[in-house]
Amino acid sequence: MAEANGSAPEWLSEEERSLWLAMNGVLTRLPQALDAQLERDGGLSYFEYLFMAMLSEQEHRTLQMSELAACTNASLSRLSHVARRLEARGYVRREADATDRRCTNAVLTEDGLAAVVALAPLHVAEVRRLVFEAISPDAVLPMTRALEGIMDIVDPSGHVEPGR
Amino acid sequence: MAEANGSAPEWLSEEERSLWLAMNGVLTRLPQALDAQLERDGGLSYFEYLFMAMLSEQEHRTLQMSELAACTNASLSRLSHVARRLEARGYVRREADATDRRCTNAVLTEDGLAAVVALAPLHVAEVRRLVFEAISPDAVLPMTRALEGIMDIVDPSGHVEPGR
DNA sequence: CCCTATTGCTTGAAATGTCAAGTGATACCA
DNA sequence: TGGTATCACTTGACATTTCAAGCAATAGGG
Repeated sequence: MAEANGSAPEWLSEEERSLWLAMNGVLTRLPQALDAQLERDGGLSYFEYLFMAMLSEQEHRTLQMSELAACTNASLSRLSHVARRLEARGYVRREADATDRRCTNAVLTEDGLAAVVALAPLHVAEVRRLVFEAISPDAVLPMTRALEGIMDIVDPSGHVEPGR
Repeated sequence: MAEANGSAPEWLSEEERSLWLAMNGVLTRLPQALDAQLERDGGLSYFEYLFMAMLSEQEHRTLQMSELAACTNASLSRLSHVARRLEARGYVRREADATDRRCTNAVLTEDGLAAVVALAPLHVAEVRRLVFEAISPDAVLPMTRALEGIMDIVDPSGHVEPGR
């Protein structure tokens, strides 16, 4: 149906199946755990935090919506809704770009920055506790390569880290 | 605040940061990619497929809702909504357990089984293409250990594979 | 220049997931 | 045996995400 029978077997091997099950668990449970901590300590979802954290790393705490979409792996639509909510809370401001008025820039306000600064250490601690605690130092590099390899196939247009 | 300054540094190392970024990407993009294939080829979401696939592996294509919740990493509430939708499509049937009438058993119908059987090879091929293509054989075991380690911390009550 | 196409984003409606409360059924203890 | 507690879900309201249109600004021909 979908594959020839030589190079790719029909089902997964025992080891692959274990990996796949564990991956499934992480895929659904890890985001929930991160959400829970940020919600508890700062009243933000993980995605809202990520949105603001990305802005906080920029020179002028500013990014174009589409750049933000690229580095948070989100759709423009989702971003737009979240931006509206964060704007209502005073954490973010949006302004039309001066040189191309189609573009919208999202800017982190003082309040927004304060929220990120307060939350960041707690968040990092949680990431450490949940993720890096479980990964031995010499497994970090192979695992990074594997995950980046997955991203290359899932989204061939490529990872974007926001430029400074 | 959350940590002493000796054993756990405040921020992530360069390597850790790369891993974390890649992980973020996978966490949001991989489920979308799996959804897309299953939606396209069978009109099912990944979660709906998982729901039915778990049932299809059981002796009588039957599992109690709470067992299903454990092995799909979902809340009972979410499961209940999905079960209702799948029931409406004729893929699943629910019946009260004979010995403990609090419990509900979900049963995969003939139609449901047919859908899973039709979709499974395509799904496996996609998992192979997206995931295992990127993981070298000798990275499988360390990666499995890492992901299971994450699960142990995120959800200490533990992974459940449905018993045969 | 003008006219169409494309880009970059926003919006509202529909689908989906989460949370809190509710409903029977069973267990436990006096 | 009666009364409460707990369990195993289900339900409905709410929040979020996605999807399909829509809109204004710019780019690119002719």
